[in-house]
Amino acid sequence: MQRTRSLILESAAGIFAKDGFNKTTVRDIVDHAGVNLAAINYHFGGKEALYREVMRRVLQEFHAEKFPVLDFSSTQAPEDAVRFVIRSLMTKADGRASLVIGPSLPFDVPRLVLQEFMSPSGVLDDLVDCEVKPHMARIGDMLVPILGPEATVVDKIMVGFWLVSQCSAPMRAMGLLVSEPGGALGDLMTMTEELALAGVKRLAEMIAARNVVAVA
Amino acid sequence: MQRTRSLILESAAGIFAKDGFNKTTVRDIVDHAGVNLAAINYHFGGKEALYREVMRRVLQEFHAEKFPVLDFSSTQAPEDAVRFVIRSLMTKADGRASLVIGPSLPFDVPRLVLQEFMSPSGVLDDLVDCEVKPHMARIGDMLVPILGPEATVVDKIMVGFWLVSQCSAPMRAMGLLVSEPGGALGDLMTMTEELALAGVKRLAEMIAARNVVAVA
DNA sequence: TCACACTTTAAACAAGCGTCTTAAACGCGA
DNA sequence: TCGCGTTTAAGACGCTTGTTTAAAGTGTGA
Repeated sequence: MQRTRSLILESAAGIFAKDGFNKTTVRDIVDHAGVNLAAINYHFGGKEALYREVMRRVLQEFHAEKFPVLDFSSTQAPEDAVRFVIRSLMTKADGRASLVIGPSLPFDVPRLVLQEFMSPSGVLDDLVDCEVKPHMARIGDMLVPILGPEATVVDKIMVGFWLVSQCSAPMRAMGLLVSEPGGALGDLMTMTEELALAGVKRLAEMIAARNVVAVA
Repeated sequence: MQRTRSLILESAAGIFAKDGFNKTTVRDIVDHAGVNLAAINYHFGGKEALYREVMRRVLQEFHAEKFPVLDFSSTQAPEDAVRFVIRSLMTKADGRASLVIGPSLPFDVPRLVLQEFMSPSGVLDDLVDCEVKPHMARIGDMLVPILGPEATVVDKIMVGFWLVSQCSAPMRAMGLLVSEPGGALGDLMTMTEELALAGVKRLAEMIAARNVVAVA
């Protein structure tokens, strides 16, 4: 049976996203999954190998389900591309705004990425080039209508990272500010969309200006 | 003697900023400080109490040295307020761009704040209201020329958090992108200034629009 | 010089961690 | 039924963690 394996993967994805690699214990994972302690080593070979497998599947699944082939260059306003990306990163399948993606994607993708981003475990260092960067570049690809055709692949990767971080920061700040009187802050997702859009537009200007200088 | 105490504080500030509270070990701190293991418990009562003391001093010193009473409302362009804040957060005393603040402030303030921000240790939860928020609000105060007089204290706190996070994200991304061909990315600090400025301006528009609706 | 408080030291402690071992059960195709 | 891959169970291993202990060292005022 592969049932134990699946239970471990699902449990691990949630807990790694919540606590990060180092803080998470294998006993947390197996307790939450309701399986035996030794199962992790039997199926994956260890905590580190499990983490790699979780990240690999998360990025793959996220890539396939959230970002099918979308082209914003002709049919819609360029600004919608940014709004779509932000909304995809912050919306659960049930419609509630959250960093936790819905049931078919029980993986808190931005949080997993950001956990690794803020305090690198070192486990994924050899996967960054082949797994992480392409997904970030793909996010950047959707923004070409705004960034302009001169945007390099590095520009796209960076804007991808930047957008993911834009999604996480306000969610964390929210937790600190809800206790503040008058701290509703309105629609946080809309606010994030607008801030991200403003940044991407400014970035586009800088890319254009850079190329003008380079040509001159 | 207070010498051991000082050595521990300085060492701890650097290592907490680099690795965060949980990842840091007391043995790392005492080894780097060149003092005995038991000194932390003797002088501070434990790792947690040391962390609180470090954060308290960091915010206090940072507040006093980096942000004296500055008023950008009349003498300079409003945009300079944002650029000044970003530059203060990213510049060492020796002029090199870094998250590590210089000798008189050997504390990597944004990184310390962001470490706590991204993976809360829970140690500082009771200090957020009296220690962290006021400093963030003070950053927001300097941006009133842009945000407008309608900006609430919550707006100011949030823009403070947001600006700090803006400084950290690109520094982390930098480490992942330097290996990329053509990944120099130009002047990262200038880029961050511009992205932050674009966001703050957009935020000002939204605050203004919010108040128009409220009046109507 | 003595007494006393403060400081530093090396060693040990209990707890938690990832991993591994051994044993016994379970499920299912041949 | 047999055999084999899978799962559970319980425990122990070596290691690292924060903390504690008890002894030794240090400086200072009487």
